Formats: sequence, structure tokens, C-alpha cells
Amino acid sequence: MVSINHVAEIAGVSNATVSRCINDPLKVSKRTRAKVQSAIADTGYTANTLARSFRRGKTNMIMVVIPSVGDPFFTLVMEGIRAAAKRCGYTIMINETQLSDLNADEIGAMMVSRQADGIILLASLSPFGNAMLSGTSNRPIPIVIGCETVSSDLASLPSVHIDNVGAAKEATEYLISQGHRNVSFISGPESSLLTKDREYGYLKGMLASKTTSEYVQIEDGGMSIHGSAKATRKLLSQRPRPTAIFCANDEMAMGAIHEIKNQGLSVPGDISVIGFDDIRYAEITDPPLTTIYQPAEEIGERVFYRVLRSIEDAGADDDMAEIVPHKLIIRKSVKKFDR
Amino acid sequence: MVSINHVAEIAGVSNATVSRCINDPLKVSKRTRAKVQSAIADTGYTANTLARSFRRGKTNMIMVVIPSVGDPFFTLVMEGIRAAAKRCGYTIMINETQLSDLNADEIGAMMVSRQADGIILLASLSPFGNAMLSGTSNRPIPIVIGCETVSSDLASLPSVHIDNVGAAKEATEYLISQGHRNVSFISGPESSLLTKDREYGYLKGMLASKTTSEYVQIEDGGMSIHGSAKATRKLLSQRPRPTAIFCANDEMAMGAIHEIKNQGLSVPGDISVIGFDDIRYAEITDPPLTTIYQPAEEIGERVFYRVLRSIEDAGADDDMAEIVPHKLIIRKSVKKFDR
DNA sequence: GCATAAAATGTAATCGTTTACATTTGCCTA
DNA sequence: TAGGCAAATGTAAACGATTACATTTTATGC
Repeated sequence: MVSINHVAEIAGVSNATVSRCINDPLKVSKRTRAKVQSAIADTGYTANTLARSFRRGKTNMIMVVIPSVGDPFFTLVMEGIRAAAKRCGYTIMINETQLSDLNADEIGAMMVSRQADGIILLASLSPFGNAMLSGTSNRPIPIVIGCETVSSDLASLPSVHIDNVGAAKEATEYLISQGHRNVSFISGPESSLLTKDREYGYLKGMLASKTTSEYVQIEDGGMSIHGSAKATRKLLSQRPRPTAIFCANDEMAMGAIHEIKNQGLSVPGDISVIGFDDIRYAEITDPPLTTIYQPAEEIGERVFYRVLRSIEDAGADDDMAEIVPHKLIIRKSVKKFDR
Repeated sequence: MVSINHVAEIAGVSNATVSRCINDPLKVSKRTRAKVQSAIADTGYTANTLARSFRRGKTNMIMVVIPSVGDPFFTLVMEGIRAAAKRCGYTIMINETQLSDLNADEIGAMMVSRQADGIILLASLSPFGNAMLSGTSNRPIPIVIGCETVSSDLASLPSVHIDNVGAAKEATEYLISQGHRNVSFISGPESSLLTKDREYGYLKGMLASKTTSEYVQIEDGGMSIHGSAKATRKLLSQRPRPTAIFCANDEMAMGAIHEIKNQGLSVPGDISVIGFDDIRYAEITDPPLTTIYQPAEEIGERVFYRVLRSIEDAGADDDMAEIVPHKLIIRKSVKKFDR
């Protein structure tokens, strides 16, 4: 591969001049600049990014960790991140890390590998205790959590997300306001703290109502269609049967609706369903899904600027959670329950 | 940050010894190894990946370019890639590049930036002519295309995909075998060559039948739910109305089904719908979607090994297209048409 | 105990950039 | 035209790892 030195030789200047030509063209005279530029064109030279990042100690890359490519929720979050990153001259790299693999050590390793200037974590981080994460001071590179929450026991990290507890409580209260008493919740895996928050919100909502506690029922739907279908099957076999099911995300709501119909029941005729996230499929499910909207694009944008600020001014690092507003979107999957 | 030299100093050895301790521990005596290891533990040293990759001229990373995070089709492809990469000690980085932005120059820039040892392109590459791509010899790093196809006019690239033309023809023929004559096709944007192949397969299928040419009808659905809904609206307003709609992917089929129902028609009662890809939602649409299955995970695996082979043995580079088998999955969105 | 081979370690160059500092060139003014 | 200053360029030292080669230490056989 052709290096800066080849170019320098061909142009008849020193490598420093070539470097300046690229990074600070005004510092070199018009005449030499022309020479260098033609040498670059002739050789087809392109800078070795690795060498440059190494020398500069800066990659101008932000790494985004997501649990799964193919999760429709991330489309808009990424759009927000990408747009902001582009404006600021940063490149985005995505690292897909299955929820199960994700632990503090791995994230620590990423942070320390210096391959990115900052990390955006669109996933939860359960098994804490890694020193790297505990204080703002000893993090090699800044990290900000988006959408998810963070356990506050051992450590906290800067984050941008909605009030998951409040939103879930709101959804539950909506069901109750529609006359439902026997409302079940389909939850995700333990590892997702966000899901636990939503579960907690559900419990708070149920508690606030005058529902008897026997109606409070939580099944694990594993954040997947099939898991949710299975959980739904179990819920539907109970007597008395729930009249409404609240799912911790839309994907599971889709699974629940499918299973309910499969059993010959109707949504919302027999069972009402409510989801969470407002992914793009929510409006085309049959019936269209009532759900909680998250301002995904805005979260993406904010989370990026948050990382950026920490990169540019290490002192600006803080551990605050930034809460953005959510919204209950009423469609057709919930019906008044009157009996 | 603590470098290898700090560690060396603390352990009382040379940096070369520390390096050997890390990369080839058997080459250093037990006693010094212990000293070095405790020095590493004390200092919390971790190697600077950038420096290492730069020096070695190898990053052990493969970059996967996908048009959109949040496209459910990629889940399984990525799973295949990731599993294979893990086995082989490679890290996967994902670069989300919107279809519209994707051009040969950008890919060329990536190739040349040396930030990855190879590229997997899960997207098409339309505006050709970049020298970087034309011959196997002058590609800085190997690139393999997965799922998509490549225009063969100006250049060709190694690839792994199904026979899109054949599969689309098969789907069309299936509809015709069910008695349909007036079959429309909802296509994607020009930039996706894969879509064009499917369109071509549709045309071949229609041609092979005795359908009158007035029944051949193609609408652009832009690969999105809304685009497809709009295209469907247009198709449904025609007289005679199509009795079946074949969509270039499942997402668009979901949009089509939604729109058909919206108009008070039934699927498959009034209109049959067939999709493409067999994403995870295909079996829970209402009705479950008849579609073409792609062995996504296998494609991911193969495409990875293909890149790997080129990395390890530059001579092994070839421009062959590897065709994997597809399969028509019959569910409930197509009904016999008898009149 | 000595010669010799093998194992362990050290020395220093190297990868391709950037950049502080030194030097040269060009220009202007007195 | 000398002197002085600014602009342009060059020189060489980093950055942090790896590694070919040189050197030292250890082990082995007689």
C-alpha cells in the first residue's frame, strides 16, 4: 500500500508537508499543494486510518451496542444517532451483542480497546461491579445508556430514556379506566432492567386500582414472539381468564394477539392487548395496537450529544438520567370491558 | 493510559518480554511470566488495540454493511455471521448505510481505510465503475456480497445468495397454479438489484403462463410498509382488480395485507398475497403469510467463510456467485381462485 | 568443569502518521 | 541591500505495539 512517504517522495517534498496538505491545507503554498495533490492522485494514496487514529489517540468513531440487529425498535433510535453523528463528523459503528453475552467485563474491554471515542449502550447492563463503570473518573472512554435504565445499587451511568415505570403505570391505568380488572403482564427476561421497570409500573398501576391481588399476574415472554405466545397460552388457560394483557413490548404484543386469535378468541372483543414502544408494525397489526410511544429518534440524538459532550470535555461527565416524554397511543386493541 | 513499557518497567523486564508474555507465553520462563502477570494485574494494563492492529497490519475485524438496523430479515443472517466469526476469532462491526447513500466510492473508502480485514455487503451496490471493485487484484481488502446480487455489466463480486429470479418465478407460478391470472407485483426501489431480479422472475412466471399481458402490473412499494400500502391502494383501484399480489418482501406484504383489509376486502378471500424472505413475522400475520424462505443463517455463515478464505489466502479470491436453495413456504394468505 | 546447544531475554528497528521545533525561503522596509 | 519577520518547509521524535536479530542465561553431555 502506498504511504505518505511515497507521496512525499514523488511530490518532492517531505512527508510533513504532505500531512499538512491533507490536514491543514492553508499552511502550505499553492504551488506545493498542487504538486502534492497530483502526487496523491497519481498514487491513489489514502491515509491509513489505523495509523492516524493511533497517532492522534482519537478515532472519531462512536460505538453503539445493540442487543439485536433486526429489532425494529432500533431503526429510529439509530436514525437519530446517525444524523447527529454525521453533523458532527463522527462515524457510527454498531456492535451487536446478544443480551445474554452482555456483561460489564465485555463492555469494559470495549471501552479500553480504544477503538472508539465513546460508547452508546442501547441495552441494559446487569451484572455490575466492574470498576471501569463505577466512577466517572476511571472510565477510559465515555459511555451513555439509551432507552434502557441502569441499576442504581452499585453504580450509575449517564442515560437518556423515558420514564418506564410511569409509562407502564399509565398503560395499566388506561386498561383499568376501560373497566378491566383482571389484567396480566407479559414480561421480558430478568437481564433487561427496562423490562423490570415496566413490570414495576404495572404493579403500581394494579395496586392503585382496587383490583384484588389474585388478578395480578406476570408471565415471562422472553421478549420474543414465541415466548409471548407461550405465556399467553398459559394466561388464557387460567380461570378466571384475564380480560386484558399488557406486554412489555410490541413484539410480544404481536405474539399475544396471534395466540389469542389462534384460540378462537378476538382482540379486543374477548381480550384487550396493549404493547410498548410503538414500532412501525404497531399500526398495521390486526387490530392496530394500542401502545406506548417512545420518542426514539430524539433519544438517539440526545444520547449522541451526551457522549459527544463527554468526549470533548471530560469534565462534563455526569451520571444524570435524562428523561424524555412518552405518550400513550390509543388504537384499537383495547375495548371497554363491561359486565 | 498504561502502556506496555510501564508494565515492563514495573516487572523489571523489557517490553519485548511483556509482549511475548501476552502473545506467546510459552516463550517466556515461568518465573518472569509470573512477574509480568502480576505487573499487568497491578497496573490494569490492556493492550492498545489500535497500536497493535496498526503494527500487525491486521484488525481481526470484519465489517458488515447493512442498509438498516431494524430490518427483521437481518437477524438470522447476522446470527450466522456472528457465530462463524466467533469460532474464527473475528469481531464483527456493523455499518448501517442507508440504501440511498450507498455507492461504490463510499465502499471503496471503507475498503481502503484498513479498519477491517474484510467486508460483507448485505446490500446492493448500484452505481458501479469504481476501479477498486472491478478486479480481484486491486481490492485492498476482500469484499463479499450476501443476499443481494450484483450487476454483472461492469464488474462482479463474490456473492452468496439464493436464485432470486427462480424463486420469484416459482412464487408466481404457484399463484398461477392456484388459478390466478391477474397477478400484480409490488417492487422495491431501482437501487436494489435483488428486487429487480425478483421483478424479473415475476415477469418470467407471468410470461410462462397464458395470462394476457394486461394483467402484468408492477407498482413500486419502496420496500416499506407505507409505500406498499400506497401501491396496493393503486392496484385495488384498477378494474379488473388483481386477484393476487406478489410482494418483493414480507414487510411490503404486511403493508399490502393491511391495506386490503382496510378497504373491507379479505385476504385471501378476495385477494391472495405472497411475500418474500420469511421473516419472523410471516407466521403471525393474519392470515399467516405464504412466502419464500431464504436460508438466512446459512447465507451468513457462508458469506463469512468466503471472506475469511480471501483474507487468509489472497489468491483464493474469486468472483463466483454461490447459490443457496430457497423454499416456498405455503401458509394461508393464498387461496385457490375459481370463477 | 568445559564446550556447546537451547532457551530466555534484551536491543532496536519498524509500522504510517502527526507535530514540536529547527531551518530555510520569500517578502518588505529602511 | 541588509535586516527582520512571517510564511513555508524540513527534521526528527513521538505514539504503543511487534519482531528480527543479538546477547545472555541455563541446561546438557562428556
